[in-house]
Amino acid sequence: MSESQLLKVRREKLDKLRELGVNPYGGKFETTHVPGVLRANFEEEKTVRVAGRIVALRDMGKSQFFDIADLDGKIQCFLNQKAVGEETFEVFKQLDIGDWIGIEGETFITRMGEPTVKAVSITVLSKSLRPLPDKWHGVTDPQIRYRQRYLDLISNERSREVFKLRSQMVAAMRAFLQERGFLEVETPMLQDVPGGAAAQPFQTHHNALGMDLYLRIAPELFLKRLLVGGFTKVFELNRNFRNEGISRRHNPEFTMLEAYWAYADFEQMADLVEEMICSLAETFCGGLLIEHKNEEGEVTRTINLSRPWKRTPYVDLVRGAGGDDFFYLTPEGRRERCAELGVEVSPEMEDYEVVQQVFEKLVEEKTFDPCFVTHVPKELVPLAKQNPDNEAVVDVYELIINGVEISPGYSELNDPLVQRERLEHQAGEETQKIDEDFLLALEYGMPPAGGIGVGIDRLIMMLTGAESIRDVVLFPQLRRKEE
RNA sequence: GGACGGGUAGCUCAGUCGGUAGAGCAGUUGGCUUUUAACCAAUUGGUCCUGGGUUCGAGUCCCAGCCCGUCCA
Repeated sequence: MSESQLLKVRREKLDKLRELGVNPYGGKFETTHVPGVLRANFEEEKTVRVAGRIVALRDMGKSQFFDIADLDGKIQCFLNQKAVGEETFEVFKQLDIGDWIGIEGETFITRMGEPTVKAVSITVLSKSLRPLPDKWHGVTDPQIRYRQRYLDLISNERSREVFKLRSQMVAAMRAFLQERGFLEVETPMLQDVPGGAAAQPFQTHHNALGMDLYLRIAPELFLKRLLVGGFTKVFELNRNFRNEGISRRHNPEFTMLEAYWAYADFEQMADLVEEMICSLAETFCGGLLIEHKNEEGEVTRTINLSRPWKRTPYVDLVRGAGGDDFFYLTPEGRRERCAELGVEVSPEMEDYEVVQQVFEKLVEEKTFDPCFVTHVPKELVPLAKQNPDNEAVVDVYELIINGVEISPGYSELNDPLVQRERLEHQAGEETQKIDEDFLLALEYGMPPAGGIGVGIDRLIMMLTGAESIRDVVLFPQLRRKEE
């Protein structure tokens, strides 16, 4: 049947409900239970009121079985023509899969052992005018899954699980930090100078002020101002925006946790992150072995989060991939080695970028169990303290899990003169803008501090086994749909 | 930007060598008072992504384009 015919049938049922004196878009309905919990903690012979969307309908003539569900689960309901009377039965006949209804009834267990609510009365809460996706396969078309996420949530159990887990994990991270005395703050998303990272910003304009503004690419420089102001443990967990490519691992708006801890250093921050992620895994993933599965349910990758996590200097990892003599080669020699190893480098790259390319292709992308990469070249990280024993590297970690960087952590640079110098002498293709107000703040004195960023979307991907960032972001950015 | 894969009913998908456009689900009608991917019988439903081309004949082959996905840059 064509779509228009399907819609017509539902409109006719809508009209019929009104003829029967039923408001198809009812209001308040008090419930005693939610479907999933009622089913999980089932007791017989109780009078209950539950509400949900009809997701399955088994018509046996005078007896009707149907499932009502919401995000958290479903419960079977039973309706008998004789028991509810002709009028209610006639109303029920106008209902379809997709409609929201409230049920008052008594609980019992069927011959087949299914916990069920025997309806005494039904209340129509919302008539659905469109057919739902395939009841067994759900929606698979990525266009529909992302543009009409509600259909994905209604019809795909896995999608419901992932987004519930995400919400619970984010709440748990907030609680984890709050328990340790960190205060959550909100700093500007509209910034005059987009700082704290090297990335293309989105530009916008404030009419009343007559000035261009940028959506933030990171909250870092504002959180550090708060350290200057006396916040000693502070975090922000919210959106950043980067005007760059979209891919399996990139959405233009993404969620970042940043936390700063005065008087700490990057190693304490590594401990903190390690503990936080492990506690998430133990609470929500049943332990420290994270299994990623394909559509057939076969395990395709197992990530072992057992502690302690490896901590290895950057140069050791690069040497392991590029050869023991890698750092004794001339810069030209390193480029030749890259060619031998199949690592593509462009002629414009600085030497440290060539090295970084080896790191990204041969180390990062192949590291799945957690590894804190330490002693990173200072050129890559302009906002971190230099190592006291080796001025060429900074006191930071970059945490790699699942082949991607999940979290950086720094001993934050708090020397205003060195900070200015480092920002003004950045090299390479990715440079940060200089925020003079931030440098001014540093001149008033920022306590030494450890800082971290945690890419929440990638962390959720790692913990849930999602293949694409679009599977952990409710409404990922898509091209405008042309009509 | 390049390579590869995909686009067929509301949804999930088949479609052989180029020869009348198919199934399951959903819908409709009938049957059935404890079913559960309910079942049984019947039935409706198509811009085969778009535009060209080859051909007696194109969902299928060729060309161009659009959209989606993955990988690469």
